[in-house]
Amino acid sequence: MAAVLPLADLRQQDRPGTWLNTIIKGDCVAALEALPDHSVDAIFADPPYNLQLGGALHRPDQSLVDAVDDDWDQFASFQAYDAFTRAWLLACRRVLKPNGTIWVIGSYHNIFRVGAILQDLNFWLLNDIVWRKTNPMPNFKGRRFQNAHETMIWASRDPKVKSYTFNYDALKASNDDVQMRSDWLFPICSGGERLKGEDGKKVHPTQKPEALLARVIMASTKPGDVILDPFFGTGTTGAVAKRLGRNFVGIEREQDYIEAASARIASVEPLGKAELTVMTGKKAEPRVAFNTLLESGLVKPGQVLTDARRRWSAIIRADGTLAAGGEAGSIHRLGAKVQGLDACNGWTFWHFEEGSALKPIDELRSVIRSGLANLD
Amino acid sequence: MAAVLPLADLRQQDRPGTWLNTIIKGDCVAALEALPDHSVDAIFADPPYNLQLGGALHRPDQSLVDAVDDDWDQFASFQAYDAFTRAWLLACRRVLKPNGTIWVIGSYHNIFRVGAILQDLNFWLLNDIVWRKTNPMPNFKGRRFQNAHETMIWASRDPKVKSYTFNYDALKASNDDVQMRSDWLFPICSGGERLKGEDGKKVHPTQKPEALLARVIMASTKPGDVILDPFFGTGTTGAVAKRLGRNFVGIEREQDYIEAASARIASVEPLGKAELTVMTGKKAEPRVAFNTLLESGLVKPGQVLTDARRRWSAIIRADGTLAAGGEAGSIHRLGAKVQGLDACNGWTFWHFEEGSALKPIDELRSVIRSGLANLD
DNA sequence: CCCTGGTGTGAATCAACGC
DNA sequence: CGCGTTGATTCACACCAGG
Repeated sequence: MAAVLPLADLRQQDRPGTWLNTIIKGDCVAALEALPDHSVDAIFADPPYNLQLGGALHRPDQSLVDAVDDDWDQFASFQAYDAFTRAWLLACRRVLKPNGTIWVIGSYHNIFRVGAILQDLNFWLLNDIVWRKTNPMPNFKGRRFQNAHETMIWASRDPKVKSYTFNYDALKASNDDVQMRSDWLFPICSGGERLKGEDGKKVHPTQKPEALLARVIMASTKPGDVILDPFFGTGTTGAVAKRLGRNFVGIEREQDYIEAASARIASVEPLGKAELTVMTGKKAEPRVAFNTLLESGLVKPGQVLTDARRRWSAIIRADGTLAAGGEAGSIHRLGAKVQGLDACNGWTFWHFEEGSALKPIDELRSVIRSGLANLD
Repeated sequence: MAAVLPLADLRQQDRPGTWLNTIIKGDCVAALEALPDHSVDAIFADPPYNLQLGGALHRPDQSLVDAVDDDWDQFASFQAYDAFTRAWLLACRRVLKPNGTIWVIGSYHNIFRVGAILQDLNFWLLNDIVWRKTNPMPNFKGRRFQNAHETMIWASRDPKVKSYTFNYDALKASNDDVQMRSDWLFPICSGGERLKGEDGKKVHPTQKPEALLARVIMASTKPGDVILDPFFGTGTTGAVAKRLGRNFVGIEREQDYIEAASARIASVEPLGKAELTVMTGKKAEPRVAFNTLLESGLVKPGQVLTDARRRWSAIIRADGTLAAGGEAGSIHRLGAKVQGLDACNGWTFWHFEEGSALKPIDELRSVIRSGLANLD
């Protein structure tokens, strides 16, 4: 069984870190407030959706909001939902690392309020993602379109911090080499994946499919990261996180859900390290300066470089710059200058001659990176 | 030319009804306030999105992206945008008939604020509709998911009034006899439909496709109804309304847009009564990417794939890439790499073991497709 | 006539590092 | 923190020129 941590125990901070891979039992906001600053890499939140059914709704002070149905109270209930949303999002913000991101899923009943509040709290929206359901519930009365999707918002904690995790190259490679779009297609959670009680009834009304969580986690976290789910339910986030070699923290109030989640996560077998390696692109590779090519003898002062069609040529100088037609500069600056552009990637623009073929000097960098060149 | 009605003329209410099928020139809220109570059946609104763009964006080939940086899309703050949104929505509310509905289209930049304000003003959300673009602009820097959709909210004026128009049966009949879903697939507006000036440049930066408006209008209005568009632009709403035998009212401030819209609408030929029964859209075979197999459990991380003769093998990783001999990549890239080729169709090259037989992974795609046959 | 290859472009909140 | 430098990065169509 995955460990369950009563909130009272968490508050005794004599054993920091013991909350990793546990389910904290208690109120969402109170539990969040007991966690340290900047302690999680990502958050996935599946907050309560439905205002009309008068499900238990708590104010930030944890008092219960009365269920209501007349006009005035309808307004009041939006207000209450907003206050509740602001409270848990604010608490999430503190717990999130500066370069962390948050996912929130919802339907048209609540997602617009969530999105606006995220913006108000200075989260920076990165995408809205549409989960298209292959098998949504039909609209029985024929008075609306079939509600066939839910919406997720992906946001970074801080507009200025650009270093959030996004495994772009892996997503693209897994998607037939085209970049991943904002509309995703998955079946709803059913069949063997759907947790059922002894009575055969579903344990949780809105259990999310593991495939959805898998894509979320693979896209926006790295192995070893910590993922927090403040509305843990039956622990889909925890189960997928464990399987994918991530750490989780869950917060949940209901004992039934905690027990189901705990048993479920315990039975998950994590994947091995090799299977979990995330594919990265050029950006992740160590930088190799043009000077290094020169110093290792892969190119030589006086050597001539050209573009792929031999329209322009330039000579390599001993200081690691290029010169052409009275102009000089870095491989990038000179490449831009000869073409009359603002910018240019000199590594792919400039070519050297090998036999009768022209090859981009970028290929010489891989020689350096592979360690075959003679460097001190 | 469709008639243009200066706002000052509209205010002289000696000739009621003369605003039907005209473009009112003037400020959106002021013009709305000059229209009578309960005078339109439906509203389609494409308000400014408040994009908040940073600096210039270049494509990988260094060409500049023609961004939406028009004055009308600039707002000082979320607060200013909210005030603007509240003002025009409130004005719309008065003009709408009690059983009327409103459509608002937007992106993640603004749609959450619009949705929350609609709820605050006591509109009743009926659906959120996702317009999936077949040909969206890519994400050039690889820092987010490709933003491949926009969102429309469909709401009724009054929660208690259930008699709004929804042509459920016509939609279903036009959709291969299954009910219309909340996710719609259309190309962006381009080619001959896109209005161009004498300079060959697009007249309006955000012209919407007629197919989108056609489905909106066919779904939620009846022939002879009045449809208002408070941000008329180049008049897509008016053109489609006229073609479909509905009346329109447009509100627009910019003279250039008014002139283009006016000429455009004048050239529209209304359909006869018989043709006003709905048109059907095409269904494409869904593309199934490798990660779909993984996410659906048809293949698993750690599983080994080989070519048909077992000369090469590779291991499936959790991120949807293959790895072999220190190399990794998509099924296509790695297939090419192990064979020393430039390209390879990974779907037919890589095989999995079933019993003692090897089968191409392409066969697994048909399993997926058979469950998705009714999808766009 | 068709086919191919090159070019242009669309509501975009689109980088990271070192000094 | 600001600023300059390095150098990574795109998908589906429409249209046109040329064979």
